[in-house]
Amino acid sequence: MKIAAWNVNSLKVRLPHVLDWLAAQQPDALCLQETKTEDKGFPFAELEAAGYSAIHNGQKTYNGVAILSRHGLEDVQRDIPGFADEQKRIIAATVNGVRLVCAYIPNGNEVGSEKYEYKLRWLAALTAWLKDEMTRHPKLALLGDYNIAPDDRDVHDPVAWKDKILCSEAERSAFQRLLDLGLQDSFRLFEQAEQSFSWWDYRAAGFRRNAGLRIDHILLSAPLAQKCTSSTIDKAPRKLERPSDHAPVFVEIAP
DNA sequence: ATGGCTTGAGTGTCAAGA
Repeated sequence: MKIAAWNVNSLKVRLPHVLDWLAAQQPDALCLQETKTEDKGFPFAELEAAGYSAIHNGQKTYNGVAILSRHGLEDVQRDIPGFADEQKRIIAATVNGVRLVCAYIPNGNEVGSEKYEYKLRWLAALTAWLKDEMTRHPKLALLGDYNIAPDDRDVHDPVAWKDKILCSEAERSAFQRLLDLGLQDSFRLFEQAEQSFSWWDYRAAGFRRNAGLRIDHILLSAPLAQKCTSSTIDKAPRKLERPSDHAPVFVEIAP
């Protein structure tokens, strides 16, 4: 089973890239973040024609998450239960017996800001919910844009980014608390090239200079991690005209 | 120190991203 996550930074703009990537990579499921549209603007028909059913938790202009699947989607859940939130950042469903939780974790803007406090509250609510969710679904994957670089290895310039947003101690501790639930960072199950990143700033030629961060992750519960055979960041779509600033990431899980 | 670029909204220019 091949499962993937991609922050597309507007699905309307990026639909051609998504369709090309689905055709090339043939994932069983793809989790999208930042669709930036309401359901009425979501390209259900085009995805269906490509062989994918889809569920969406959308909103106008900002955020918006979706899961695409070639094998149907069961037990659909939108948002974090019991956490009051206007922003559409979570959608979950079961595909082939695997619970997929698609997350667009808040950016946080600046350490100490109101948005930063929201990010930390949001992460605490996510963690509490997942603890419960994992008892119901032992085979669980948390995929998406975490807006956290877990380690200095995941940062092109750790000195410049020290204690900055995406790299602060509190954010990294929140990431660790997700791992403490029994989730594993699939990317670090395997030997990886140094300076591997999943996001590069549009500005100042970030991609050309590989001035990036690894902030898009696929965390796997133990039964999935044991069967995981690869975890990959696909930089190819970042090289296209009008790319998303994020690359898709994917894992392969043996039967 | 700041902005660099992209998107959506909406038609002038700003918020938000990371």
